[in-house]
Amino acid sequence: MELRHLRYAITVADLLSFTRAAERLGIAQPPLTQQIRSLENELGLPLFNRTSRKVTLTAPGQVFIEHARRILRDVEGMTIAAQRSHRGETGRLVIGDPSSIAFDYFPRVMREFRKRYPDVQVELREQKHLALTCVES
Amino acid sequence: MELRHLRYAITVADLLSFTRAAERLGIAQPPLTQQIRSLENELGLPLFNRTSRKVTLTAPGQVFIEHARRILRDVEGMTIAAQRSHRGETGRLVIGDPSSIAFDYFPRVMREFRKRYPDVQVELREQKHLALTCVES
DNA sequence: TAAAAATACTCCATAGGTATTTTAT
DNA sequence: ATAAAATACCTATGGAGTATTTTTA
Repeated sequence: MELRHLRYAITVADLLSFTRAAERLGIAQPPLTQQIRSLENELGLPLFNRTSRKVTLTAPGQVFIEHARRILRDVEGMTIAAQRSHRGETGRLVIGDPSSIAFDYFPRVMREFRKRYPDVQVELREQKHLALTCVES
Repeated sequence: MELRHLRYAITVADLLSFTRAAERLGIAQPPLTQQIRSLENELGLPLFNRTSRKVTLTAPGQVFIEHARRILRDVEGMTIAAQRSHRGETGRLVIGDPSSIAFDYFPRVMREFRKRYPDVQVELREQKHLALTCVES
């Protein structure tokens, strides 16, 4: 099973039509039919009832589609979370030399940093980490 | 992005080796490298640090892999849920003609059914659903 | 009989394989 | 010197297209 199968099945479920779903997906109708069928074969169950006049979801099809929608949202969330991490908007910042806090403008710098990167966990520690730590709420 | 990319990245993260991951996946090492690279290109970030002696996860790589593991579990859960529905182990049973409960063995049949299919929601209703309902806890 | 899905093919994009080179220890 | 990843190139599976038939409302 691939995400393609979930995307295709969801589109068919949204439009209740293979022809219109294929059009929205930018592919032809026969390959869509084929992909849905191979998905149904892999699952060992029918997702859709098709009678040439209307397409409906089967009971297991409804269960499948509900899960599939959430999974696609989670894939999107995963991508966004990884990209936020890459931009340094999440994660940890460990300041190993706390002498830097001796500078009198440190609190101001710190406050600005915490404002700009509220999801970065900041930690101050001296050698062998016995120092004070400052972890975001 | 396809589930293949998640499966491949997770295997590399588990073994911290492209060569061994490819072996476990039953493919050759170069196509594995290629799939990971195309995934990294799509995300716009590196998932792994590779120096020819050791492979490690980047920070966004760790975030990605944690999400990916959960997503693959959810895909498995989706399959199982759909198959349970197909076997009639979940869903709803509506008994439209409550005259059947007049049979004196009905309670025994009901009890046995509820025992065998504890996740099926049973509903008794007469015409225009004004009747007593009996929904599983 | 007129829509929409299913068949029966054909084609090609790309996943995967093979051979080799590069790199870091 | 060597083990592992990267590069270059080739192969072939299967995703997608086209043409047509089948179905049922």
